[in-house]
Parts: sequence; C-alpha cells; structure tokens
Amino acid sequence: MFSKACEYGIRASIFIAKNSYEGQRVSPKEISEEINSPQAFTAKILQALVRNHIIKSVRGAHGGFEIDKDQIPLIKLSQIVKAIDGDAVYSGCGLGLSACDENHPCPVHDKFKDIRNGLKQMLETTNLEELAMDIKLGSSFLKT
Amino acid sequence: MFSKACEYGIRASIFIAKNSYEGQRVSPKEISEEINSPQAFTAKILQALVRNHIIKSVRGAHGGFEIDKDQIPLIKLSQIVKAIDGDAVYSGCGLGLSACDENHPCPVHDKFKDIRNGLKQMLETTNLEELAMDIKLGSSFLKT
DNA sequence: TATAAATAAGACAAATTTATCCGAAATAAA
DNA sequence: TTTATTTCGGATAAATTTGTCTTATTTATA
Repeated sequence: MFSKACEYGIRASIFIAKNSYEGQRVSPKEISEEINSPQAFTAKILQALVRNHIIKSVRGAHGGFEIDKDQIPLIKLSQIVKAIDGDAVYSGCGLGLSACDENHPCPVHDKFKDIRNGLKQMLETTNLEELAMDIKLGSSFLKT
Repeated sequence: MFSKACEYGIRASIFIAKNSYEGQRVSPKEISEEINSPQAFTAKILQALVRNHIIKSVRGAHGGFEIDKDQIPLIKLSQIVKAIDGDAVYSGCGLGLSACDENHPCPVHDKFKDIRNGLKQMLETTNLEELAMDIKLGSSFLKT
C-alpha cells in the first residue's frame, strides 16, 4: 500500500507528535529506536518531512525534531503520504494504465474508485493528534 | 497498491479470458502487445499463473495460453493477486509492523481494517468473466 | 522422423527502493 | 571563540523489483 519510507515517516511523525506534547525534542536515534527503523534512512525521511513543513527541526546542541503543539491536530495522514509517496495512491490507475479515466477506464476502474475514495477519506480525516494520543494511552504501538 | 507484475498479470488474464471465449489461444507476444507490457517479463508472470492453475498453457505448434471457458466465471481477482503478490495485501500491517493485530495494533489498525476489507471484498467478488465482457463490449480497456 | 512453432526455465542486466556513511553547516554553552 | 552536539546533504552500497536473453523442452504437422 505505502512504501517503507512512508511507513517509517508516519510512525516517526506520530512519535514526534507524542513527544512534542510533552515538550521534548527527539533525535533520529531515539526515533529509529522507538519505531524500530533504520536510523540513517529514517533521518532522510525526516528531512523530507521538514522540507514539506510537516515537522520542524532544530539544529545544534539540544536540537532535534518537533511539531508545534497547535499544529498536531491539523496535520493529516494524507499530508505525510503525499510528501513521501506523492499522489500515486490518489490518482494512479489500479492496473497501471497511464491514461485511465471515466472516458477510457481500465476494467476495474469503478471498483477501484470506491476503494481509493475510502482510503482517501480515511487519510484526510485522520490527524496526528488522535494517533499520538492512542500511543500515549498505550492503546496502540509503533513497533514490533 | 499492486506490483507491476500483478498489474500485468491481471491485464493478461483478462485478455486471455476474452480470447478463450472466442476459442483463441494467445501467445506472450500478442498478449504483451495488447496489454502494452514487456514481453519477456509478461511471459514470466504467465508461467506463475500457469503454476497456480489460473491459466492453462499448451506447448508446441498452435500452442499458447487459454482458460477453460467454464472456469472463467469462477476465477476471482483475489486468486491472481495472491498468486503473484502473495497475501501481503490481505494480512500486512498498514504501517509495516511485523506483529500487528487486535491485541497489539498499530495506530491505524482499525482504520486500515476497513479499507483492507473493502479491497478484499472487491477482489473476491470480481471474476474474470465480467472483466472480459467489458473489454469485449468496448466499455473498458487494457492499455494506454 | 525431421522440422517448425511454441512455452519453460534459468542466468543475467537495468532500474528502483531501501539503507549506510561521511563531511559540512548550524547552534548552544563553556 | 572554541568545542560539543546536532541536523543537512550528497555519495555510495545493498536489496528488491523489473526486465532481457538464450537455451531447453514440448508438440503438431509434413
């Protein structure tokens, strides 16, 4: 469904959000340990999220990654997915046709549209706040 | 969503089904031309479908690929996807956790379950007959 | 039985994704 | 201003997926 990079990016964002609520900046090392991901690769993905203004980075001593508390409820999963995987999930044809639309549909165009719309809806109505809260409450997990 | 191999596999199966209704066996060359896919790679995928008893191959002169007419309505998309991509689409965690279930859910476990169930339902209720018919009627397309 | 026409199978190559490494740049604090 | 700490960015490597090529095997037919 999503690339590894995107999976790491979402998990990292949730962890950063949780820590930001507690006023803590976190490093790529902490993040990759907590979400069980390769550190250097995760750092790369974090940079993409910074460039897309989804998370903030602070360089130098006592630096790290964080998200403005008041931004956390406003950040939707869809933004993270778009920043890392682009909009293939949104616009791509289920059977890989380069030109597939209502006028020239692939054989599963309509059936896929429903699935895709459901996914889209889910990604656009899920924000970092609720996901971070579940982690904090121990009702969901970021690794193993 | 699916791998390239799986996309080619589904498109190829639909084309073979359509031709089987017309009593025609088809070659990898014809198939790849009609579905716009790399020939040798497509041939590889066809072999996997043969091994999984989804399509039939006949070697030698006047050979080619076909599907028993009476099997076409019974072959579901889910079988093709499973034969090529395995059951990652069915069982994999949306965020890539190796152990993710009701007792130890990832942050989007429940939300993903709905999407996945929708996809599953669609794949299990869509058969090759309806897809081949749409192609035959010109209401859907296998390339560009 | 010889030949031509097909699929089967495995080795190999290219492209993409995933992952690592290292030096540069920035920042806080001594 | 120096030093320690930290992110940034680019080069590189490993793994996976996608794609090609060549030879073997099978089969119909002359």
